[in-house]
Amino acid sequence: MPELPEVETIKNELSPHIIGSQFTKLTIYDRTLVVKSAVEEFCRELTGQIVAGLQRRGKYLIISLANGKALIIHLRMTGALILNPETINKHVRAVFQFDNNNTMAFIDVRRLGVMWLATDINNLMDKLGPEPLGDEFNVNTLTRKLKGRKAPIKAVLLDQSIIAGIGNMYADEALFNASIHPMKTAGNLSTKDIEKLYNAIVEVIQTAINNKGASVANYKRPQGEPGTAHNYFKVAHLRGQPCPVCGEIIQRLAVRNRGSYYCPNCQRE
DNA sequence: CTTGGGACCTGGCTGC
DNA sequence: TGCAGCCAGGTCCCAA
Repeated sequence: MPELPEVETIKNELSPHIIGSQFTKLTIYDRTLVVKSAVEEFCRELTGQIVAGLQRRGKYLIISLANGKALIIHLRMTGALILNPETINKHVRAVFQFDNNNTMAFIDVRRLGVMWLATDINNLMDKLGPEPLGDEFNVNTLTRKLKGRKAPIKAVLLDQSIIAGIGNMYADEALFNASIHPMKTAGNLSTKDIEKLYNAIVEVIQTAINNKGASVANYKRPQGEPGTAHNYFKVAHLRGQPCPVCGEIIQRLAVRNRGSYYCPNCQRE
């Protein structure tokens, strides 16, 4: 599932193949993929535009165009951007063709991903919290964001307006590394807890980027390879396995209808 | 404003 | 073999 490290990897690996290229043709197989404008208008506006650069903000991929507009892509659960796919199967929702003979397919089994053309990306960016690896995110900002919150810390970590880019897998990993129970009330975390959580978030996200993302479910990099970050997971999706620290059996708990994996011994409520 | 529940979407897996 | 039901989870929408 593309969270921050996966989208960052996709951005990095897509960039050399499409920056400076012109969109020559768009084929939309699934019209619900395009939001905020009609498909025809979207295609008309994007065709002929040149890719100026790629950025990532939270889990959004931003393909900025030479005319100042931007193609915003969110891959949600199962979306992937694959360069020069061998076949066009039923899960391909759109194909972009470039003037350098590259094609890029938007493949998405569960069809939850979206994309749109934005004139002004500031509206979107302002809704998102700080980047976990950015200068604005530190122990003080995290402390301020958690203060007074009555929701479980797991739910708060998934709120993109608190911190941008953390999803279910990395929230579980960060809470495990910080020895914090997912149901613990966010506003009740001690100063020490918040310090541990801050360090855990930064470490978990950076490690996952270094490993090119985690290939659970459908995540693939643009050239089709998997990432390796899941090989280093300690609790995420590991129900029934022994905790790597204490050997206790890892359990699953639903927090806001999201599977939360944790060690009942290392992460006391 | 915060919180929490449901909806959306499809396919893999489990159990009867 | 069929089939019901759970599980995967990012975001939006709505109600309290």
